Amino acid sequence: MNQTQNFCYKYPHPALTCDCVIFGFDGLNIKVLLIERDIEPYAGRWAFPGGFMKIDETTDECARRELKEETGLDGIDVHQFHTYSSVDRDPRERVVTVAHYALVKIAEVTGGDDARNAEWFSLDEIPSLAFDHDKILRKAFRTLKERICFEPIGFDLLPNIFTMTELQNLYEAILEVKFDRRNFYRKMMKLEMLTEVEARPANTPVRIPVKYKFNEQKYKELKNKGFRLEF
Amino acid sequence: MNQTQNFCYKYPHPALTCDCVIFGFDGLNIKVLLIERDIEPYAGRWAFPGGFMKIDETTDECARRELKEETGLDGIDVHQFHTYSSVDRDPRERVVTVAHYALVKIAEVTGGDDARNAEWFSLDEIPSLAFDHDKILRKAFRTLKERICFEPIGFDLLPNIFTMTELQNLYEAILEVKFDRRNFYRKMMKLEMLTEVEARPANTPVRIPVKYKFNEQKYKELKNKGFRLEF
DNA sequence: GAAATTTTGCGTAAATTTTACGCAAACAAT
DNA sequence: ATTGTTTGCGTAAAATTTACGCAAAATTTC
Repeated sequence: MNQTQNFCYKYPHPALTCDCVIFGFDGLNIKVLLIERDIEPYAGRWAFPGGFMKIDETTDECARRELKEETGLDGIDVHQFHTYSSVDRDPRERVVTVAHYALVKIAEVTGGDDARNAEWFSLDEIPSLAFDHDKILRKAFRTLKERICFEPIGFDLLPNIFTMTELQNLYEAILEVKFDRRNFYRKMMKLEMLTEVEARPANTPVRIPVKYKFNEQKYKELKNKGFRLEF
Repeated sequence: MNQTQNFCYKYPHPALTCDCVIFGFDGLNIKVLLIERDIEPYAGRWAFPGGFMKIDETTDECARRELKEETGLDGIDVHQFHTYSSVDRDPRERVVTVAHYALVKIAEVTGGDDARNAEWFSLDEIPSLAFDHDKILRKAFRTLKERICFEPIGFDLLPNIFTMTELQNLYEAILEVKFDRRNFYRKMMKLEMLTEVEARPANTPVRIPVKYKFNEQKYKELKNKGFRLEF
């Protein structure tokens, strides 16, 4: 059973892994991308994409590599949010994991390219997860909630072009509250981070909503003076 | 040179360390507790207390243990804020470090109990630090800034009993802004997290300020409905 | 020791922001 | 045709924030 173990140290070292909590938005609910494990431990259980860090890569690089290998998602920005180190969190050996979250435009994900069985789950229908991934998911979502008022991260979850109602649905899904439509509109526009696209001709029907896109240029200006969204 | 290396793995494992950014407050400025390294690498340079994680402890436990061993500070709450994993951040071997911050009442610290040379530095007179500790310090302070509006962490930096002016000085030091004294007072009192102590007799001189203490009971009630300090 | 300065507590008017709605146009469903 | 829904525009009232004034009394300065 003991195969070649060529990497030796004077003191014991833990193994280091990275995990990715991938959030998406289907227009109404926040979704999480999970992978069905095909090997022990926890074979058959759902878990986050992730895996062991190579010795010549950073944790961010590891997270992105594993994400690509296991889901096909390439070039995704990952955001580290917590490191988990309970001594018994992995039955095989001592494993410390650096947890990341990332936001993807769900429509652009070509569902489960790879061999692996990947699936989107709504937050209220998450199955029992492998390892301590339930705990990790709760903190990931809490982090998302906290950050959305300081960073316009929501735009990574929406299509490039969206309506105000879609944006509001997203904020309501993340913050788990309801807003007044008219007040939400005003609050968003005041930030000056949105640009109207294809400005509709003067007398377009009212029912066809104005479409917006995220104005990255303006956002960069705002970031310097520290923007903050109040709800 | 190659001593007994009894801990062998099939794949290379990084070493894992914990570091502690210890903040204090001297009534006017935020201070950081540093330790002068006496061994290579970076012998003679200042660094955070910290060290290698044992295989049967969590990162939090490691941080607290190292803090006690190197500074004598015992039973301090540490808060993990980021994990650093650049491949060349330690010249000896691949070392990943989990960085923590902690807040202490500076007056209660019996300066440098141990053999180690420990010293408090103001943020604007920090020497060049070992490893990537400059970068770690910047993020630690940024984290402190962000969290002080959501958690009453400031009280861990003050004596148990303090005046409103002392509290204001602390917030101004952390947030790097100035507040109007009267508005700050109102804002703080509205939170109902402060209790007047030794309520002064009716006609006490005006110049002897009212003393307050942090009301932990009230805070716990507030925390549930999600308190937030606006500045 | 007298005068000037600083610190604290209390108060308030004006400006700003938030909240909670109303209304009409136009499209969809029945 | 009628009913209900969605969107855009608007506004009055309530709440909050901001920017100060003032007096008492302790400390500092001369």
